[in-house]
Amino acid sequence: MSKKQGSMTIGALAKAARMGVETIRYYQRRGLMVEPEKPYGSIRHYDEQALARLHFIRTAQWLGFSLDEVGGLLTLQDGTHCDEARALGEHKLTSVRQKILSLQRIERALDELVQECCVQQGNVHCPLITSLRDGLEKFSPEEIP
Amino acid sequence: MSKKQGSMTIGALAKAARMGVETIRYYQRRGLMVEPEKPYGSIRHYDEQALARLHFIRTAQWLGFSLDEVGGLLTLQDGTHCDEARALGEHKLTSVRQKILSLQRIERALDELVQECCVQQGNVHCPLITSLRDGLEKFSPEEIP
DNA sequence: GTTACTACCGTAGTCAGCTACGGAATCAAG
DNA sequence: CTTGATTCCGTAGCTGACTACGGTAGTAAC
Repeated sequence: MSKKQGSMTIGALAKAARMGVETIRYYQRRGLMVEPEKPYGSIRHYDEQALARLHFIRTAQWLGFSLDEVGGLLTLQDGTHCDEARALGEHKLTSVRQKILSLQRIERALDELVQECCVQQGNVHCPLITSLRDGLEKFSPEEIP
Repeated sequence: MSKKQGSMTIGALAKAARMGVETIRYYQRRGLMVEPEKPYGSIRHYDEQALARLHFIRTAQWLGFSLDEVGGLLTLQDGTHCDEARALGEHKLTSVRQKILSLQRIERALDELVQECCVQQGNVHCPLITSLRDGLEKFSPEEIP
């Protein structure tokens, strides 16, 4: 977008990725980001790959992946064995699909509750609250991951 | 659904709600559950209302509400704040739907990559790795609140 | 009435994911 | 060359949602 061809300080990188410097350093400690080599008596520099990696981490995280899982996804990027990468990809695909199904169930439940709320507005008994109180057994609240 | 007419120990309550005693005590400290009075030199007893409240908390949690948000919902429990409750529900619904959309995007991407991998297995360059590295921009890290 | 289990209660630990602190080194502006 | 911001690095603290510990008091079974 702007000028940053392969040379940002960690502060500039943090600004570009809209996150704190400390967060990046934390990811380095976690092994999610590689610390680039530090020139003799100088400062580390970061490139667009580092920025892309931060984007990836943030997105995967928002989608509900833990940092450990993100690390797994990132090995797809760095790994050299196609079979391993594919296996990891398939495993992730399965868990993504499970998450989608679970979220869709939640979506339907919430949607119904909100709809009822809209219909019965002005009523003394709020159907959303009532359903929550009665346990909402129709929509298996057993799974709280 | 057995015998519990207005008199359970905290252990029985925990068993009925399928959660740990410590969790209930934690909710009491958080102000989500009221500690019933303790008879002189005796033990606290819990009724069905307490069980219903635990169901409420668990269900709301399943729907993605934090314990603080659950506390907010509980203050609306008298059923006279339908509008507020609906607003909270709609807000959650929006964020759940955003998550579903993003997960579906990542599902398609992962699926494509894994497919390519299966086709070209045995190759030196893993297409999954390559595509994932180059395809990071597909994900939109801007929408992370 | 002795033994074994709960309840009570405060405090402390856990885990994830940051966020802040503090002091030395380095860079950038004037 | 001085001033002031950044970087570097280790370590410590914080939030959310539990989970465990340890000692005492009450309860239940035999």
